[in-house]
Amino acid sequence: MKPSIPKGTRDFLPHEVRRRNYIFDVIRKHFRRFGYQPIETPVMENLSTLTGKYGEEGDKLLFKVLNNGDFLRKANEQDLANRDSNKVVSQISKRGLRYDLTVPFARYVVMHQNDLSFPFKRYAIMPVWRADRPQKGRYQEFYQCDADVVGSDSLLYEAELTQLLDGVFAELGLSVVIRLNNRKILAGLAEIAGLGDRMMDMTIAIDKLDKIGADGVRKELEERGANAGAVDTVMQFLGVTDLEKVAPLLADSPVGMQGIEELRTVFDTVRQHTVSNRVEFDVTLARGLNYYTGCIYEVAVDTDVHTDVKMGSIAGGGRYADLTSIFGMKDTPGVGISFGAERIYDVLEEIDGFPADTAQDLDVLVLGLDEDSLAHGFGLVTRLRRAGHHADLYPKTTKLQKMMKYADQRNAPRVLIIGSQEVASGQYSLKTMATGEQTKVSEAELMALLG
RNA sequence: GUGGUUGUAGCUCAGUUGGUUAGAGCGCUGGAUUGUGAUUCCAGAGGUCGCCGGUUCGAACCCGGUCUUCCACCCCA
Repeated sequence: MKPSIPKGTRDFLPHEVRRRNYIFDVIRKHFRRFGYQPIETPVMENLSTLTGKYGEEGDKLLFKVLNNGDFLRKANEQDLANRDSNKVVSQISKRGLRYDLTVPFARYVVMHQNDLSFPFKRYAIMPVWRADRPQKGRYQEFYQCDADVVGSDSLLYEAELTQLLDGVFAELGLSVVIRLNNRKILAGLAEIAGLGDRMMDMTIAIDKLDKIGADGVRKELEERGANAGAVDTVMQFLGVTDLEKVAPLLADSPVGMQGIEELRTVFDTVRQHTVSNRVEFDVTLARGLNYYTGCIYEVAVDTDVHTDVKMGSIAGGGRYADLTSIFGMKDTPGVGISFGAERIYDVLEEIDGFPADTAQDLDVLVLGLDEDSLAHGFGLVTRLRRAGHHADLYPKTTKLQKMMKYADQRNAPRVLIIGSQEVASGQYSLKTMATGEQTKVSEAELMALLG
């Protein structure tokens, strides 16, 4: 049979894994630096944990795991006869693959509340699965890198997470725009426009501003049932990029003003310390996940710096006042961010932004020209490895040309050649591949050279 | 989930209105070079033309289905 993998999934070659690990390592380093602790959760959750948490669209994108055994025998005959997929699913599938890391985290916090001290800060770098139709930068299996804190409503965490986003992208050498908004501002806007009960429709429409333009948003709002007055009210907000100019427009909305006040505090705190990237208020930022209640974040590549990069958001997050209550634990606000590792990878690749040393992880490759030299070489790599160096040995004697070619393909920066002369003298031939330069070194000199 | 798009050697791609034996570049293998890769020269291997079915004397090419890729919606990292 012809081998294949499911759509939207990928294999990774060694050099790709090294580059992915570089991204994970940078992110993990910053998570730890900010005091977040690692946790892990299963790839499968009970479907009851996942369904209903991501909106109607999200439920459709959940991967369901078939029950074991003769599951159809236990299913309701009427539902089967009616081909009612929705009803049958609940009878033949009780588990699903996780869709994100936040909801499983909320479940985790509730289950382990007595073992955790609050505020509890955790990070996780794990794959998630979505049955979305794949496109570029959009996969059915992808990694998320999340940092969340629960058990505090302090706005210092909003500021801290902004710094964390900034620090990671600064170290990755990627210029980004970190956009902030607050769901309360959107709620206030909906209230003032008389769309209080249709806030979701409104946010979906204005979120598309940069894609479909002001006229497009106007049309979309009308299609979603907003009257002319409401549309005009919403539209006058869209051109405003300054938080302080939005404030007077929301004066009649207590919730809106609360959102303004929160963002004001976050921006004031962030701006007291230097940041490397643009941090901006954006009233059109909406974000789909409907559990967000306060500040929301979205990070996009700064196309003024990296022109021609076309990529959606590469990180995002927000505050959720009450995600744990659906699992029976009240008054536990949380806030978190998520890095999209796959998209960051694609962008770094496009701008050629990976460091050179992700190309290889071997320090030296040892070649033996005859059986005695090969045995001698095995002893040498044993000592090199025990000294902590990444050393490898070509496993047999063959034409030197062939071994050199292998060294080239392995991206070995140095090659150590051992023949009878070298064994006799203890002076090995060390070739630097990049320059072609070759010198004689003793074992002690080699160790010193490798550091 | 809706509409469209793509698939030919390991990779990137040619392939005439349907016609005999499907090509190129790169890569790969061997040799020139029995102690030197990346550069040069010579030779060679490698293909169920995504898969299944149909039309036809004859299909890489036309038709249907399916899988996959990418794109636009939807939504999102």
